[in-house]
Amino acid sequence: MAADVDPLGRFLTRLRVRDDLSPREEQALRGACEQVVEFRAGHRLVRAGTELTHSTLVVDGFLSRYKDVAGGQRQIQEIHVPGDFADLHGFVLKTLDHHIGALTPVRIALFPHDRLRLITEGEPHLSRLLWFFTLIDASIQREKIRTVGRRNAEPRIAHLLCELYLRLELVGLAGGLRFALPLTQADIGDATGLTAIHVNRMLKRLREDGVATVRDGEAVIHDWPRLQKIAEFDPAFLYRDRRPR
Amino acid sequence: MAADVDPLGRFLTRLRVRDDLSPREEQALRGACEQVVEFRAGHRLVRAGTELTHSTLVVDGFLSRYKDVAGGQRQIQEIHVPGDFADLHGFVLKTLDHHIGALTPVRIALFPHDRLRLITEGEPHLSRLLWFFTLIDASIQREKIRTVGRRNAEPRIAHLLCELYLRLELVGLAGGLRFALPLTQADIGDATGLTAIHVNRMLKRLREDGVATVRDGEAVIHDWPRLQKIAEFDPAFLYRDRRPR
DNA sequence: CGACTATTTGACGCCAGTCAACACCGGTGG
DNA sequence: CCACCGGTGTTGACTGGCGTCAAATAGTCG
Repeated sequence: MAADVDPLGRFLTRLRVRDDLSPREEQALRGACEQVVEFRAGHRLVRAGTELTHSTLVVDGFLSRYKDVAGGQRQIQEIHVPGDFADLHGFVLKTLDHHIGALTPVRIALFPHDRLRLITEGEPHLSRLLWFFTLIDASIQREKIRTVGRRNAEPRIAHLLCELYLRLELVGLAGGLRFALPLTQADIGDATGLTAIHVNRMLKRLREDGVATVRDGEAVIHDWPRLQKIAEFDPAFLYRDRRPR
Repeated sequence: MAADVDPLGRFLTRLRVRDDLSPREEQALRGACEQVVEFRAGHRLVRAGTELTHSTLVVDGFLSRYKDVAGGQRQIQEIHVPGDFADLHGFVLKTLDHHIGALTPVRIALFPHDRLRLITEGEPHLSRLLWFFTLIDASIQREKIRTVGRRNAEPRIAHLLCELYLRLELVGLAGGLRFALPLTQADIGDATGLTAIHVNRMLKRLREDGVATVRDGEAVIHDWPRLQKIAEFDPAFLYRDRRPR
């Protein structure tokens, strides 16, 4: 984790892919960031139900939104990568219905809610953009409902790989059909509604079929068209188009 | 469907459960409603990817957000009941990644996006409330990820019954542990990621166990504690608490 | 009455969960 | 230095939940 990068850089990149941002709006955003802190892998940043005072932008590392299920299982609802606001919705909701945890060592930037509130009072266009990003998360989560509800194990994992590749590529963390994927097979299982053992079986199949290899914290996609076809992947749900918002 | 009710009444009820609304804000909302129209069951109101010009408030009947899956299946991501905005997120996203269809005959109120935009320019508190309701939908959808990803057929259906009961109760359409549920078993399957046949088996089990009966378009809950326990249902995700927003 | 949809039930097969065993690794402590 | 350990990955055997196929019934609409 390089400490010298602009903590807001990747978020601004994601933002400018979708719309213009005036210098004043960028200043308003930067002024809303209070500090940057780090946590170790496994740390739970937000516990469901607790009162929130700030929102969390991922600078480096992976976070996850997850819920517990009876029997000790967990279900990851969304994996957050650098440039994502992990709990911007917490600004509006005040408490969360799910936990937020660090899947890897992370560096995060904190945005106090009172400063975000000032943005909603004085910057309507920037406010709509913040709203927009909470809705992208919702869209990613809807796509997960479809995948988990109606697809088998192999397409679920293939879909996760497609999704993470495009999201990471947007912020410069993936390219050449490979990216760092520092997740255990248990993590991937939690994200796809499968057991770690079955994730292992499916990764083996994808590897032996020459589609993709996930190993040693790295994902390599050998055959993107086939991976996309297995996943039945349509990137429309990522809303990467540019327009006035 | 009684034609004489206030089309915005149920939405205002849901809103005032969560926060105060000034008379000026109520007027701004009412002024943003253009017209009320009806559609028959099965009609697709919004096709994924088309440019949107207005948002849809459910006045009467049930809508659904859904996506198609290869092989002719569909996955319902959320069922919308009277008082819900079915595509308020479309105001910010401009197009949708999913379809919106009528599960029953419906009456809906249309809110042109240019009028909603005026609200975001001049009414920050009301804007945050609109944002809030798009996030409640996101929360309902997250809870579905957990249920579909990690729970078996019976708890999935039990959870749907718990969720719909509380949401309908809030707008006066459920009470005494019963409510109109004009869905086919195929619809329930699409909403829970199951086949209609297996829905039938599970409904039979719930009925014979004295937990709940779903029949002839009506749901009757015989044993709420047991249904809630089967569903592992925690209503926190509905954000029914009142506070300044 | 015929066509269609929705519901119900039984038989069968497969995908994925469960249980178990083993290999590998980095860290820890005797 | 090596034994030990917990976490992770890998594989095989078995089981069960749910999908698929099939067929019968009932209700509705034309």
